[in-house]
Amino acid sequence: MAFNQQNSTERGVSSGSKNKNVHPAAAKEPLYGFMPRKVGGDQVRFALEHEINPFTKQPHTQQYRKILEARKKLPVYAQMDEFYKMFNRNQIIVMVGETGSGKTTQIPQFVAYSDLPHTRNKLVACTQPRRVAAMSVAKRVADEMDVQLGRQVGYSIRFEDMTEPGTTFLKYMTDGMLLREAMNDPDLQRYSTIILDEAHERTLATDILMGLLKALAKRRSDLKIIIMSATLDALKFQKYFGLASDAAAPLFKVPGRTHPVEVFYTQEPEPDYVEAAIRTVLMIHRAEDPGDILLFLTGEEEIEDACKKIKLEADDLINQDPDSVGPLICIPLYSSLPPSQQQRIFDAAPSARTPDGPPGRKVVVSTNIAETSLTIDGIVYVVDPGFSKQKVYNPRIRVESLLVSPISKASAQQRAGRAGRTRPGKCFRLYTEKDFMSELEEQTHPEILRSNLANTVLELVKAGIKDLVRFDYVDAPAPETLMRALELLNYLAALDDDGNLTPLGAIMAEFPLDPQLAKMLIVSPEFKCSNEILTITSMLSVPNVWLRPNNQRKEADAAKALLSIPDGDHLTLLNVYNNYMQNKYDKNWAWTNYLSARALAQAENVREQLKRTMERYEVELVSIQEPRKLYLAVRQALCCGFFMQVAHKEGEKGSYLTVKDNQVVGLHPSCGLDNQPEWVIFNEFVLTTRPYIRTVTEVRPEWLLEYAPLYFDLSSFADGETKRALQRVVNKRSGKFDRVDSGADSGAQKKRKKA
DNA sequence: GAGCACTGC
Repeated sequence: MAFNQQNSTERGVSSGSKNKNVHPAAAKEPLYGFMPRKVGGDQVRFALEHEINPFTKQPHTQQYRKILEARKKLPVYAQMDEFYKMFNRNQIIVMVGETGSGKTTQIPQFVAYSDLPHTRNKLVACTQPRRVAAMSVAKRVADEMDVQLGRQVGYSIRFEDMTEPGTTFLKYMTDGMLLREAMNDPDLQRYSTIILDEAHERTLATDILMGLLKALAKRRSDLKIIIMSATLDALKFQKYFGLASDAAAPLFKVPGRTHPVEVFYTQEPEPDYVEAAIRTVLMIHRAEDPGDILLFLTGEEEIEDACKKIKLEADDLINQDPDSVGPLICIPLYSSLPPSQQQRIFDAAPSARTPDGPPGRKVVVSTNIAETSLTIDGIVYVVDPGFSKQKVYNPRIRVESLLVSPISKASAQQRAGRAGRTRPGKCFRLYTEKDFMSELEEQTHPEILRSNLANTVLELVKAGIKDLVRFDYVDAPAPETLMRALELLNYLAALDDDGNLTPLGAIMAEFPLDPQLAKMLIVSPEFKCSNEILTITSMLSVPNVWLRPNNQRKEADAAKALLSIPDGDHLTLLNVYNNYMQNKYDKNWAWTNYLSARALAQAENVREQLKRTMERYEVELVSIQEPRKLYLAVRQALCCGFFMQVAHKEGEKGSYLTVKDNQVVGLHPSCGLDNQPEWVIFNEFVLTTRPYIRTVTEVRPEWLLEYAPLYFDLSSFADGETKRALQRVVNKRSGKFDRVDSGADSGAQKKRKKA
């Protein structure tokens, strides 16, 4: 096994320590004698202490020296020699490091000193699941290396490439960005080492990258790979990345630096976890030492509700016993809150009302966002009811939905750990220890097992993966999920019948969009409405733009009605965006119309990015001047992407049946259609209190037959009202298509006037 | 007559 071999080539060069005789050349050149991938800890420490920064040739600053002293105290720094021994001898390493080990900032630097990418026109990449992490870690590492961010050390995220080609050799990036690069350069030739950080989070992009990198390691023996993860998952990754079938990849382990957290369980299961959570928070406030509380709940409504109740009950307690109960503030936290509100979690706890009075306390009530994305210092108590909203995918009806489900053991541990960041803490689990041991899954199912994979499959095919079913996944998705994705891509003509990428599919893959949206956008010039489809696509790619504050629902609905287009919600989105652009001079326009300025600005940003991609692939930007014709064209273009998301009205009660999948659905209450058209196309199927279709536009069956003849081949339909309705259209259409076409339109117009 | 858990391109 390579792991245990002596490396004879290493001995000759490991003499660069400052304690020994320094070669005269090394006095000027800190990296003198460094051989790529044969570098040892002594040499690197010598370079770190050197007068001169080897990458800028400038003298090191005071700040550099100060940060270096702090770096030396990190657990990972003490294991530098061990790291180089393992790194030099292995192509793939799995590394575990608990929070506070310094792995994210230090390991990529260690690698850079060994790879010497700046001398070989290469890059070391380190991926992160989130943009903010990529940005902030890159900034920190640039400071540590005494270089300017964006030069030797940079980052690359969607909408922002903070790197300098030819200069940057250490790059932090989102996992999604690296996946995009792999699509166009499957060998990732620019990189000497690729580090996947936070691999235990198992994002879709990280999982796919692990598969691609495992295969790539066999083609590129010069490429090194480091998988960084939390402890629990290490063995799985070691086995997966073992290059021989029986050998596991070596493990590099670094202890963390956190404080102990005492865990408490309830004696009995709690029937109402929200009620129990509120009770526990108040119990802590009354009985425990000072320190802030973090409570995990599942969603916005639950959180706002709990905050109100906690506030009310805490005020009661204070009134009853003002001498022993301190003031309490309750701060909600979830992603759709505006950033200014999210900042409140960093406010200090309220101070005591009198100099010797009981101290105040801060309670943060949060979704899972506080489990990974955001860390709040000062948390000493965590209340964990054991639930979160999780995405589930049903490939049979192609529906993703959110379900409140029990969390995994790994997730529970992560939550508990949030109590021990600044000092020893306590975690109150609102379930029994027995349930923790026997009912909770070890790990949260990776995203790849819970998602619609249409997008991913297209990316993989573009990256040159021929056989998706036999691809070496860390966890293989259900075959039906893959079949559903392949089927969709085939109907969209992105893949041919043999599963090969078509020229259309190759362009579709270049757009950061779901395949349906990409297809619709690419064909839209044929309908002379690509400007408008571009806008609609952008609006569909950002969070909901409609605001509906609890106490102003009527006003919000009225404002929305003024912007609505009766033919369909897609056209309403177009109208909203155009109005937004026309009123840009008015800073309050979005707010006075109950629209999210943040989401609209995002749509504008996305639109610019998509526009650049359209220009690169020569997808024309065109419009029709006459509004009525334009709207008609837009609705036709929609059919080219979303013909598999059509519903047909059944009976008079306003219920619809989705075509082919035969799901009974209702129009979502947010739908702006002023009648109930016989045929509609929808953007999404949501499963909440009932099955709903959301963002809906009226279409004509003739368009479906015309633009998606394969999917609307009547022989493929089960008998039923939908098939009979389509059959009638086919019969009428034979011979006099144009007349029927305009007739249907005026019929719909009349109906609308009546309503 | 209701909801965006969280990310990412």
